[in-house]
Amino acid sequence: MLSLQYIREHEAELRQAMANRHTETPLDRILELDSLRRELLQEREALQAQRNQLSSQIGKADPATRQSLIDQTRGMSARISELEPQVKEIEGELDALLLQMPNVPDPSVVVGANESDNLEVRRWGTKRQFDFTPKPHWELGEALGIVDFERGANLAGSRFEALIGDGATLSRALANLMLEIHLGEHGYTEVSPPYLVKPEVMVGTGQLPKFGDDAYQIESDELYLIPTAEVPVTNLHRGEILPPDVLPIKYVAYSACFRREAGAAGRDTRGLIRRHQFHKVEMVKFAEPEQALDELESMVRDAESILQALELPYRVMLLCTGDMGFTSRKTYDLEVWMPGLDRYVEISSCSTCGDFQARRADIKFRRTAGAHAELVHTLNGSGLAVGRTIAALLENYQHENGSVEIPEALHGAFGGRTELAAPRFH
RNA sequence: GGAGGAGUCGCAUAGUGGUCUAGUGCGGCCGCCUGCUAAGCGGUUACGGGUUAAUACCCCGUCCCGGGUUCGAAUCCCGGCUCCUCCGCCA
Repeated sequence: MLSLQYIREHEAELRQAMANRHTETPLDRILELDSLRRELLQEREALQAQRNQLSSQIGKADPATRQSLIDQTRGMSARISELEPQVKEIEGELDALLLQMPNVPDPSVVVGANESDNLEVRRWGTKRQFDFTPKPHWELGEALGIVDFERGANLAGSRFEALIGDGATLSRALANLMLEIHLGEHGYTEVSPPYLVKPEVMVGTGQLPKFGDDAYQIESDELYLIPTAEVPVTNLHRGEILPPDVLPIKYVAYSACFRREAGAAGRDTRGLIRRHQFHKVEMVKFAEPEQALDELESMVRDAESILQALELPYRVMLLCTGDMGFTSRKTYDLEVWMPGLDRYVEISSCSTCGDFQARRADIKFRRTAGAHAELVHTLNGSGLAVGRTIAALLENYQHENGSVEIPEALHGAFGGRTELAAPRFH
């Protein structure tokens, strides 16, 4: 969420930013309500000040003046309680509208309308040359019997799969490899968070109120299934003021993620690319404002190191203003090469949200003991999406006969085996 | 799920309708003093909003959250949340 003061003082700049995002926003109404609110506040607070003044005299007043004081304050209270619901209503509408305003892009972000204007920053690895037509991962996974789409759908409906045998092992081994690299080499602290969270937690990171349809909700308990570990981990410090010298804080969390994929009908209907449930290793950072952009760069490198460890070719994209997420100030996507699909597929998205989420979730820090509390900057990025990594491995490591090599970094997890095996029965 | 108890300034506590402008101790910060080290002295100590050039002054609000009673609520009433103890259930 943006601060009202910022909105008030940077109207022109903000209009440009929203135009760059290609988003309609309730900016006019917000400005209107803001000045109305301040008008009412001034009247109300003046009355409250008077009332407090007189009220404090009542206790020690003699009976005669006492009654006249009570009569005077009674009139003030009456007017105050007229103004109160008006202020409350305006603030209610204002808050609701503020929650609809997306973040302002960082000046370093390229202006563009959509995906096609994203900027390729760099590439890594060489695409393998195949002397046969590489198959898509779902064919490979199904043929091996390690990814079972049909039985998954029987259990939970479309877009749910069951991993069997080496498929399940691969998923676990990948998560473990990712965690070990981020913990051992990049200095993150591991978190295992709740998968169900309260609505206000979803508001904190920006999933609610605007994108409620995308999340699974447990109505009987007013809880939401997390669409990413970003939600519980960023909210881990909600309502806190972090002491000096602890930033940057770097967390990594492995979790299941749940998304309804409302509005995604017909897109990526086959395979492991777009699922209702998937696993992801997520990085979350809390940083001082001046550190945030540098921390974003290093987070992207941290995500890249996983693809490098697995020897998967990829490219790094800087998202343009029109393609960035609601909460983001600046976003890099990592896109892995999928030879079976013959295209690059997003496998990680790393963003700095500036103080946008911190304001919603009320997360602050002090630079030094006794200094004023300031909002932290929050960052998050996948490191990586496990399901999509499985898909990328299957496609990149396949042989013509449908067998699939295990990347060297994972040999240990498979007892030294170098090729994925079919389960005994499938 | 049932019964009971508790939530006050970073921490520990005091406060049970007006003198609370929330006291005290510890911690933190600033300064002084003592030529070292556990010391001593003085000051200071939150957040949001309004106003403002101001992160200065002033004003409003905040004693878990939300309602209510009252001229006036940390204090009384109602609802919720969280934690603790015991019982039940359970991986």
